[in-house]
Amino acid sequence: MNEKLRLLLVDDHAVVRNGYRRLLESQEDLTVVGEAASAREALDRQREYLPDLIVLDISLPDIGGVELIGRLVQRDPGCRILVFSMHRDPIFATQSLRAGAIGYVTKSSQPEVMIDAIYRVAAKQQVISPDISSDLALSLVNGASGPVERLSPREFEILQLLLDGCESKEIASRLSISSKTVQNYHYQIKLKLGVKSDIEMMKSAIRLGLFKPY
Amino acid sequence: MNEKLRLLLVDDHAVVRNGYRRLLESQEDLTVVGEAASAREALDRQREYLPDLIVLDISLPDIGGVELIGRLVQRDPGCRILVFSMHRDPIFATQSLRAGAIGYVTKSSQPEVMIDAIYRVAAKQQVISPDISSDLALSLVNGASGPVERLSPREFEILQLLLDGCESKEIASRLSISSKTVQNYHYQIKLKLGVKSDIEMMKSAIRLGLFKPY
DNA sequence: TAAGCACACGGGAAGATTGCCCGACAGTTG
DNA sequence: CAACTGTCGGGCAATCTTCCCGTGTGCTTA
Repeated sequence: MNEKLRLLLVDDHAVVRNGYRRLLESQEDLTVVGEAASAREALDRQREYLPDLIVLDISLPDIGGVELIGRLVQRDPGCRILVFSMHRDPIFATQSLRAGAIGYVTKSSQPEVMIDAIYRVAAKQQVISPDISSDLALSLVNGASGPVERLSPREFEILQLLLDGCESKEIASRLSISSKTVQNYHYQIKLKLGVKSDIEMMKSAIRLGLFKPY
Repeated sequence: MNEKLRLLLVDDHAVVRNGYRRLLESQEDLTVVGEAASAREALDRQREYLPDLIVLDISLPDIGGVELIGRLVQRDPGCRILVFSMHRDPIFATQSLRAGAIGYVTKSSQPEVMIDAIYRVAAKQQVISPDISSDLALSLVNGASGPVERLSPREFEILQLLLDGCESKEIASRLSISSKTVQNYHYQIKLKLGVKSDIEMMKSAIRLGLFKPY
């Protein structure tokens, strides 16, 4: 007789958490030993229960999920982490896996995909849910080395000003260059960041830590 | 013998949907007659099953949830709608209720709160989950005529899509309107928010809690 | 020293978007 | 009915974006 796999669920949405708890417990060889609604709680529950596997939503109210992953694996290197997130953007998957998670599954996935991922992660096999794996592969192909590093100093400087909300004429006069040049830089920056609009540029900058929304 | 209350669940996250389906079906007098992952599917399922109550996540891939609410009540005015959303900002509650929903519950709520809300909404009692009702009251008290409240439902919906990073053509085809109209809305939204560029619009949205940079 | 390269700078031209006007129509309310 | 609000889009000039091209400067590397 096998021992059951002991899970800890971390998700700040109680109804959602309770929901997939039911899904997971419908599997005979899985048991949920605890739940947590925040990073702090997650760390407490981990120490309390020492789960085999933690299912973790990285959108948490207190500290960011990526940082939490690091702390969790640091405390118990044998513990496997499966990230379960609403974000389809590959950047979240790479950040999660780099931080020490073994799997990444989106909330849009079919229930079977998640169940399957649990077993794979328990066996220390890396998993990425199929709906984002192709995007992830693409982003690795063209943006292999961090996009920010590829910005020249001038591009970086102009990006800061753009994020501040300055218009091109204003930037031009501050830097004593033509506004046409600013527009050309603006275009180049978007190219290098792989975004199409200013809004995506902003979101990208937030992800990359270039802009802090207080 | 009472008849069971017949529910339709609309949520694009399959795992989540399946999860709270289990929660709801653990109640003896509730039965889930169908699920949908998109607005289009939701409309089809509504016509197919004529549910008593629709549990609806307003963050959907195709058309915005607010617009969907309007269409659903238009087709079947007897049908009650309970919005089940991850957004804790009161603005989403007011927009949902204004569009015709009867209840609004956050995904962070306790399972019992949701169950309770189902019964209340079935009885046509308005419900707002307690974790946001105080914020909602506050926002009515001090910022009654804040900039966001001045946005019409359609403007609000288009703002969401813009913040998602969609370009006007994409929004146009999703909403089946001309891209020129989308551009006109875009302009109106910036006017009402008092901003000049998309970047400022984004920052304004972050301040107003309309966009969470996670 | 010459060649190669990254970077800062900006012009040109086609196309898209913005800013701001307009009117049409549906539904609601007084 | 009239007045209003919300949705939808045309028109048109001004502007910006996209993508091309060029120049000049300085740094490296053979």
